[in-house]
Amino acid sequence: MKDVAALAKVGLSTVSRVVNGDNRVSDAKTAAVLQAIRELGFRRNDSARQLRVGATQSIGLVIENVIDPFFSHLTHAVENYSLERNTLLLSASSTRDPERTRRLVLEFCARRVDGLIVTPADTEETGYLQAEMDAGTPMVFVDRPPRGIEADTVLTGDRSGAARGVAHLIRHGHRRIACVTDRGQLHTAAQRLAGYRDALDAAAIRYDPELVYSATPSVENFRTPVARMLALDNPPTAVFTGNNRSTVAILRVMAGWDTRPALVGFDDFELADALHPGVTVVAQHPAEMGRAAAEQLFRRIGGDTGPPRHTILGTTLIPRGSGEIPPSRK
Amino acid sequence: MKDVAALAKVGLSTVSRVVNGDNRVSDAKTAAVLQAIRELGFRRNDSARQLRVGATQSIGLVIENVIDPFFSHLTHAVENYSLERNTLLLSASSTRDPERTRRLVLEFCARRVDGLIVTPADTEETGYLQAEMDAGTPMVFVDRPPRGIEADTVLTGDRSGAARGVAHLIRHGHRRIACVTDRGQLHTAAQRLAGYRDALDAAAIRYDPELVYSATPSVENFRTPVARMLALDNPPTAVFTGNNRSTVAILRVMAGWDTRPALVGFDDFELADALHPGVTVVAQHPAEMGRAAAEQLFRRIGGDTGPPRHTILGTTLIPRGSGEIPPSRK
DNA sequence: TTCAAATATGAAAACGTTACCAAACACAAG
DNA sequence: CTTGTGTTTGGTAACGTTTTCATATTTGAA
Repeated sequence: MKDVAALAKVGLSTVSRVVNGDNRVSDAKTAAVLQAIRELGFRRNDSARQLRVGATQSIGLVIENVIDPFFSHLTHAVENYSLERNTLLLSASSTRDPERTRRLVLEFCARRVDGLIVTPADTEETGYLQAEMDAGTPMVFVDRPPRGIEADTVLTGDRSGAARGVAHLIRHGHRRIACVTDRGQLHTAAQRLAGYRDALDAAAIRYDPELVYSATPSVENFRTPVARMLALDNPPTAVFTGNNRSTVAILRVMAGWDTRPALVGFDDFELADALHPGVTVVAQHPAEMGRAAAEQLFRRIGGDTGPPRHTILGTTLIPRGSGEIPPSRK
Repeated sequence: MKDVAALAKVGLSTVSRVVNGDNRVSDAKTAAVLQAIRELGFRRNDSARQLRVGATQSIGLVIENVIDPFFSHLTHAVENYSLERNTLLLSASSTRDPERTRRLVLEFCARRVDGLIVTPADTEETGYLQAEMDAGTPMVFVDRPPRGIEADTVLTGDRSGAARGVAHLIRHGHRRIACVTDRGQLHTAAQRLAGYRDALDAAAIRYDPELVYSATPSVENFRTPVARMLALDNPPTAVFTGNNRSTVAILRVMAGWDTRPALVGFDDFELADALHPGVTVVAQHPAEMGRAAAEQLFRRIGGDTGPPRHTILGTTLIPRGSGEIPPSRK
């Protein structure tokens, strides 16, 4: 910029004005500056600008993992929203590692992002989050609330959604319904399990712990426990799964079985409709969640200092066949 | 930092030294500084630091769309690699919009990212890319080469991979094989179509343009053309699809059909194995591509000025059933 | 003691911008 | 011919760091 000023034989301020489209600069000088800029191939250094101006025009997004379609849809929505706001997105996957989460959040804050959208790792020690918020970085939490912190959240109606899914199975005649979820420490898993129990209670069905299994979803983790469940004297005739990873894992476990229990999964996934039978799901709306979180964050960045706002997004039950299978004859 | 220096009654430089772990500062002062830092809740402003030091410790990633699993896997690999290098990732989806791509690249460069990994939009005017590279931002292109620019690329062996997929169908007795791909302008689509022809040629099968259809993949776009193809006098007994979006769309189109042609898809996707029959694919390795691209980019950032390097990653044929269906009886 | 070498320290310049301020100039009105 | 008002201008001080350099201060022989 100095060079441009020199070449165009004008003051530094004039160059700055031209670059910023300030119109009160004579046509002659504007032309000279533009010429010099072209000649030198000058491009303004935005990070220097931001240092001076005090806003980085960037926000951070810490999710669990981009490769999970739930989070990639959420990410895309945040991306779009912030792009409209001329803000760039620093994003990263925590991969459920609390240490990595912490590191990412801290690094984002050190770079002075204008705000942060975070899916907190479940086991997390959250003190540092509070500290960074106090230091002035607005944060909104998405999918899961942070432990012991009062802050903006955008969550799915996990409990009621799960209850609706299970009620759907009950409505189709099931009384023995298994529940397979992600690790119990996970807030969403716990909520959905609670919803499962709500539905049972509402139908006066006894809760049977033998029908419940929680673990990090994978075919290996689920195979034996699920097989064991279905070999019980009084086996479940239906299964409710607590998230898309669990649903997919269960589908793999049951691949090739001749007779399958009814299935309702929490969270939709691609090709759920193309399977046989199609998989009935309680769909979340990740894109809407992302957008809602971004909206709230920008509200905060814009200076809103109102009380924490908790947004809960509803779910949509999508019957596709697997949830409408009746209980097999005794 | 100034405040810390004042409170600790030391010079600015001393604070800086302590913050950076420079060991040649007395224990007494170190303690005082640390104390002041704690008291004031000071955190270094990394973007200011970077302005001074001259490297932003961040790279940009412009992909087509995060919600495409191919790209989300790629993204995750880049994320991991750059995190190891203590570098943050600015990422964004171009959504195939050349104008958006351009804007993103330019904005990343304006922020002086240390480097850029780009999936160029297919119809793109690429002059600005060259300009930014000349201005000193290293770039590596992934999945597709940029039009008319000599630069590092990391691509899949599209042509040979497609040929292998089609050869697989031929080996199972098919002679009438349809090819359904993404828009022809798309580099990868064109390459894969070429691979399809290679395989036909190798088997001395006449290329029949009636069996080829290209369009942006969607159920609506594919339904009629595919139905028409299969209603030909001499219909295809097998279909080769050019990418995961196309494969999924075709699966939806054919959902519920009583008799289905054999199918081999380019690019793997979740649940391909859980369908009936499982979908045979020529799998790409998006994570490896991401990693390779990141490696090459960091090599450049590290100062490597060697000639452009072109990495081509192989594909893996995964037979799952759909590709092994024999031609239906005449 | 004395001197050289090593070590600790702080002042000030730099990184590339923007923003404030005052100076210079033009022009119209009195 | 003043005076006032408005427009362009450039100088300079920030923004929050790091780094260079020169100046203490200490240390360890001689």
